[in-house]
Amino acid sequence: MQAAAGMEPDLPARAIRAAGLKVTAPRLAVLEMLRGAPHSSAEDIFAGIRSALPGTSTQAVYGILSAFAAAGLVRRFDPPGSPTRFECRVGDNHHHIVCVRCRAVRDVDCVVGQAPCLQPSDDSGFVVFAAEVTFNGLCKTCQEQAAHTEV
Amino acid sequence: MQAAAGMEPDLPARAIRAAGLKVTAPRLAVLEMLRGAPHSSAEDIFAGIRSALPGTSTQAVYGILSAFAAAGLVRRFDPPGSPTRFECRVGDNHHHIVCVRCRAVRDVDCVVGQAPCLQPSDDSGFVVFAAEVTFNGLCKTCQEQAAHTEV
DNA sequence: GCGGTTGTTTTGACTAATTCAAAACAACTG
DNA sequence: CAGTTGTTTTGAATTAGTCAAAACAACCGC
Repeated sequence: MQAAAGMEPDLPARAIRAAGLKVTAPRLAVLEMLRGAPHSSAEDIFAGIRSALPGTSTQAVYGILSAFAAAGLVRRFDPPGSPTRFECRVGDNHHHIVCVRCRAVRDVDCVVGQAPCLQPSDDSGFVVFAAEVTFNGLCKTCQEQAAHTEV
Repeated sequence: MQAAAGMEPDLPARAIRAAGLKVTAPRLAVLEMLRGAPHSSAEDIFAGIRSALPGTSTQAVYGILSAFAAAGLVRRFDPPGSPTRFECRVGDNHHHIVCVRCRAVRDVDCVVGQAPCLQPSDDSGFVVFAAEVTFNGLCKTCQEQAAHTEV
């Protein structure tokens, strides 16, 4: 499993190894899939890789995603009302817009600078690591469909 | 079911009726419980009221909470990794700190003003209704316990 | 106050999402 | 190339929440 040319540093494999994890076919498939389809759920990913890797199970996917998340390779995101999603955009403090109708997710760069997102006014003794900002809204498609439905 | 004195306007019952819902014993119990114990899960609430109202079921609680949420009487909140919580503080745009260790939840008033919380820089066609800000951190108790555990 | 209508709750079953555990297996080290 | 250790498979179980139909009770109008 070498890169085809010297120009291809085989990023995914390197990233996995750099995280202290062993490089395996299912792990590569999951990471590859996630690069092409961010905000996928475990089930989505399983569906996406099962044709290339028959014999893979959802449990394997869950295990891989847990390992990736623990290693900081992927970020989890729990939209209200739908299963946990995963994405490889990590390290930047970006946020999400969720369509309340079709559950589509879109990335949003940090609202204003980053300070206000990370500094609660009264932390009541808590040590704060990170802030998750989730915007609830309606995507373009659902706006149109909703307009047709109700007046 | 009248208020004992003129001084007691029986707030919970009024709130429920004002929302266009019928006033029932389980609904009063749920609202009462939620006033005393915000950020309770459906299961928590069921456990809290079952002694006073034997014969109540989790399904009843789920139904009541859905009705309340739809009517704007309560607000839902989905902390990552734990079941949906409910609270009666509605209308004010407040946020939450979640302890990643024990899942405790604390209210936080809106970070700075409210404008930055509601205005994504690029909405890519989305209409945004609201922003949920969730701070992840460690509560005081868990900070101490974590300190004992790992140096 | 009483009865009917309509909304609520109960009862019971069911699904989706995720986790746990043990055995089979494969990647990396030396 | 063999051993060690981490990974994946297999299979089952659990948690959180939903759906539907029947029993029931609050509220409106008389």
